[in-house]
Amino acid sequence: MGISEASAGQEIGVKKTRQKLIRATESLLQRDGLARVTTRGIAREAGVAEGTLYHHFHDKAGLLHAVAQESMGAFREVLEGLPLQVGQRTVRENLEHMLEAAFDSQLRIAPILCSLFADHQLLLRTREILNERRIGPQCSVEALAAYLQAEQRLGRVAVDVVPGSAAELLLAGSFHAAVLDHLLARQMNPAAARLRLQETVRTLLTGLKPRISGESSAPKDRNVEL
Amino acid sequence: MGISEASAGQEIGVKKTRQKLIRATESLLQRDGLARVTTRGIAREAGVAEGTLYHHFHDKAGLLHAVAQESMGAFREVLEGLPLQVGQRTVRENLEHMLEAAFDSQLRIAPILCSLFADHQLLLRTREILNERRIGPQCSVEALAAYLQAEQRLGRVAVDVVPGSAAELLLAGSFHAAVLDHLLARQMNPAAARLRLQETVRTLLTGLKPRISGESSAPKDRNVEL
Amino acid sequence: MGISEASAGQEIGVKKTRQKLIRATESLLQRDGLARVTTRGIAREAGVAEGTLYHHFHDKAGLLHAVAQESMGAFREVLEGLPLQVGQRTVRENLEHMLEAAFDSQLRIAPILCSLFADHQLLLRTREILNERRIGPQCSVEALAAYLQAEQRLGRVAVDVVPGSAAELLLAGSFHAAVLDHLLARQMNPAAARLRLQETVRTLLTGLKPRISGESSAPKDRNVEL
Amino acid sequence: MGISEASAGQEIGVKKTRQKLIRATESLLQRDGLARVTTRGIAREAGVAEGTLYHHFHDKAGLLHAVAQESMGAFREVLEGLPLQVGQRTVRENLEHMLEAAFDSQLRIAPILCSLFADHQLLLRTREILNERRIGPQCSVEALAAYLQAEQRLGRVAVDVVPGSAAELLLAGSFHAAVLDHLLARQMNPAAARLRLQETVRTLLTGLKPRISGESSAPKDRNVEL
DNA sequence: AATGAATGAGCTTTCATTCAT
DNA sequence: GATGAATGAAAGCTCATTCAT
Repeated sequence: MGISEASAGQEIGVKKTRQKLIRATESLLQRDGLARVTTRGIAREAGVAEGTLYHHFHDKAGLLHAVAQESMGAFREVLEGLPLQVGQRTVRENLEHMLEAAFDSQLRIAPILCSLFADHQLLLRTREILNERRIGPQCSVEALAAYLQAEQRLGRVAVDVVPGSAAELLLAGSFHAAVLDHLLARQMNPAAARLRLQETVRTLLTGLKPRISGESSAPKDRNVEL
Repeated sequence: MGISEASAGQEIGVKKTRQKLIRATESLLQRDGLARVTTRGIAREAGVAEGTLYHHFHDKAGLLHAVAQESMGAFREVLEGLPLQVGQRTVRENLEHMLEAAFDSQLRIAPILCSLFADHQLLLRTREILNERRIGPQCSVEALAAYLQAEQRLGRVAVDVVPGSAAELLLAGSFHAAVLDHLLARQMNPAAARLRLQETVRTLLTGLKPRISGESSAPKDRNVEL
Repeated sequence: MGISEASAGQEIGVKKTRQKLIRATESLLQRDGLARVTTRGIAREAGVAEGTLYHHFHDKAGLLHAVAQESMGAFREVLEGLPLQVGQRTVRENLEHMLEAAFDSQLRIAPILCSLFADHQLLLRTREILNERRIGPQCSVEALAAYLQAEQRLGRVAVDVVPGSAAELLLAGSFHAAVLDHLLARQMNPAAARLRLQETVRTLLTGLKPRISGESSAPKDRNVEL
Repeated sequence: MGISEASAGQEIGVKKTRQKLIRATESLLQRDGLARVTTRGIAREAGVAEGTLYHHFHDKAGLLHAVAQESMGAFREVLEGLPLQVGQRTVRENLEHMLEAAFDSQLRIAPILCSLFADHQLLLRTREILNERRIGPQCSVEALAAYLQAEQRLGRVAVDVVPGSAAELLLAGSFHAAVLDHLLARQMNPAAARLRLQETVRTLLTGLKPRISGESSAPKDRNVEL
């Protein structure tokens, strides 16, 4: 709240106070966790007075939901491009690409989403929003399942696969990885994370069943088989 | 907390106060979430005075860690029986059985584990415990991976499968399901939950790749192939 | 506060904003009580911006005083017509009529007047106004006492009565009724309220002392005796 | 919260904290008015920590009600002795005595009672208490009316008097006086206040009606007539 | 070991007031 | 004159922790 910043804020950000609050909250949520995030801290981080928060949101929960919604929204967009890729490239490549985007998103959302479990009242209100607005994790699963079904029709995915189950497994894999990375403070470099996801995709594509002939998932037959 | 109850507590439970506190905390954590759990609430639920808590634990965080430890510990036991089953029955049956147990455990732990994300200070100390005591999710993954590797040696799992990746995928599936069930307040009956897990196992066993011949995962060849 | 309403306000009420604020405040004072009346609420009720209040009044207390002054002023007018009625009709009728008017006024003022006790700083400044401007309850008492004294001179009121005491008793009766109606949320219909006041007047006219002869306050001798 | 006071508090007042809080609140209520009374101020005045308030009362309103109830309680006791005095001394003396007690009580209660009008939420809860517990002003009226009716049977009060109406008039007179004394900051010495009340009683006993004969309320016939 | 009244820092929220437009 | 976003002091209240008993 230095002088320069204050005047700068008035020049540039006349109507951006709301966004500043959301960004500040998201940032603190990531850094300290829901329980440690106070309205005082948010206001300080956003560079505004504490009372200002209440001009833009009904209360702290309202702000928190705005943050949750924005984050969830990002989640959604990731999956919206999927339908366009049906039949393009290989299934493996599409899934890898999708899963990387999902993981990035989940890595950001996971601590916020998980935080909700700390306050069942907040969890309750979030549930309602998720149901009303048709957003949230289950939508991602549906979008991915739809993609897999489309590929199934093209013969690029085995006919006996249940698309919903496979979609859930993939997203679960990346969500689990995101949660564990946070929980264990694993500092994954992007390359390692990508490799892990590729491994996940490969495992699911191949399956665990032993195969009689040499129909392994060797790189050579990528384009042919899938 | 009448007189009779107090003395009864002294007769029977002289050294069980600690356990009562842990149970009470776990129960409240499940019901209300970390943020709503107060020392007063815990004391009331446990049927002791508020001050008593501090005779058994250094502070609230200490109690919370004891709870986390117990919960995480339970997670471990689930997987300890796995090595005994190598080569027994079918892989599918073993995995189904294991995954059901894991899911039950995760359904209980998920809200507590997730709650930790609300308080990064608590998360930090929990991390240390997880690392020191060699408990927690990553141990389950390792145990399951070891089992898969053993089956791989017996030829009951495809040789080109990375056991760690497959193990993570399975446990991720059940963890994801547990979190979503809580988040969306899905009331799953046990039968439906079991079916869902069986579907997950089947999907992973089969894989997504289309197969030329009719080597589907039809029920008939269960015992033969796996 | 849409555009049309704002411009309409500028056309018609250019200089009535002050009155709108006073009316709005009075109305909210009645409905919610002093403690619940906020500048924001007043502005909204008056249909102006919050800041506008400070163009017309030095601060919230200034506005509150304007309201108190107006209310108290209304109290005075009620009694101004009394002198004209000396010697007219019966004393009983005049008193009944006066008391009804006083009660109506007090029913409106009581909650505002009483509210002042919640803030002694406000009470202090109100006192000054009451003393300076010669308005307020004690003026009503004096006006009524003057009327009674005039009737006393005409022999329509007993010579040994202290006019001030009787005047206070009458107004006290209606004030007390007004306060209790508010306090207990008694929903009095006008007819019942009128009857109660008539009873009050009759009681005071007759007095409690037992009388030897049958000189009751029977309706027949109304005009004769009074 | 000096050291000496703290230890003194622990010696003497182990279980009197609740009373200290009530006394402190009552005192501040009188001095500053409801709106200026803060939990912080109460705690300081009582010499305890702010949080202590919440060990003894659910919230500020709860404490306020305890205060109101205590004050009201004093009001009640005043009237309880009345039945014993039926037929004793003169009616005038009994009423004077009663009214003095009522006035003392009302002088204390008035600012608190009136304060309630500043917060309609508080008013609402008070109403409920008044209705449930059968206390409050209307009970005083009833008790006094019962006394007057008893005197009526003994012929010491005129038969055509409506006891309820007369009782209300008397208590209204003293309530009105109490409110105005506060409102105008009249510093009445006890003697003047007593005289005023005696005047009130005399006025009501005599009535306003002019009397033909000399049956005035002269001091000589006190004991005989009443 | 157990108690529970007391503590006080710190939380969310309200609201009268200011001021650039 | 009018606006309303921004302010920040102060309110009511919570709760982990202490300590005399």
